[in-house]
Amino acid sequence: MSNQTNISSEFIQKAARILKTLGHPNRIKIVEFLETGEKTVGEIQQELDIQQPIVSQHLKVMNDREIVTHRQEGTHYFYSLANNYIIKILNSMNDVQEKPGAGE
Amino acid sequence: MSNQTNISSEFIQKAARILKTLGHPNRIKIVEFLETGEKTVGEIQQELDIQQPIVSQHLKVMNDREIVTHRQEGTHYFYSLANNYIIKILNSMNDVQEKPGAGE
DNA sequence: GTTTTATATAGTGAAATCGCTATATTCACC
DNA sequence: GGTGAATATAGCGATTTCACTATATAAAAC
Repeated sequence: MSNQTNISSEFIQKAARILKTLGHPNRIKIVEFLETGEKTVGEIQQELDIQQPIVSQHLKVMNDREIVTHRQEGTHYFYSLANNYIIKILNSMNDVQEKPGAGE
Repeated sequence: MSNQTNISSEFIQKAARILKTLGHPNRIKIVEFLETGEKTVGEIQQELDIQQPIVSQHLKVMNDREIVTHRQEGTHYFYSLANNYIIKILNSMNDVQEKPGAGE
């Protein structure tokens, strides 16, 4: 084999895609909000105070990337987190706010 | 009060920026490689088997985003991880490879 | 069956990203 | 001071991302 580290190229591709997708303020907010349970598009829209098509856009992207999933009930669409690890990733971000050099 | 979740907007901005920056296969590889200690640009280039300017580009971006840092010694530039939490983030990605539905 | 509500989808333009090629900078060595 | 090695920087075109406006769809209510 060649000289690559090879922590599984496939895994890295997938991880990169997820990280990139989560790398947007509104998408982080949506995921944080969904952590408290499934929500409709309207609820998300109210919570984030942004336009409806933008919410739907983000949800569609995250749906395609298997970050969220949804079920339909009449005219309402209930979105929820598709995987447990999504929250783990965001939780791992908590250290980001710590001041560098602050006692640990 | 307003209707924002406000898990600190500033934090979310910063988190989004870091996630987005890490959301690239080669940058993940670089970070994984740097986990084993500081490395020169040439070493990274060899490890990833990509062109030198591309490596420098990624390093510059990650340097600006405070993901890596570097020191110079003669004509060599040694890069290393700027923060401990970067590794924590990547470690949290491990669950991504688990098959969905696999026992939890 | 017409209107309203909830949501998706299409289209668009501006901005950001990415890999590439070419070149500049800086140090080491002769 | 000229040459080579290590790395940074500049410029470019293709692709992607993003927010926006406008419109479509489909269920609900009347």
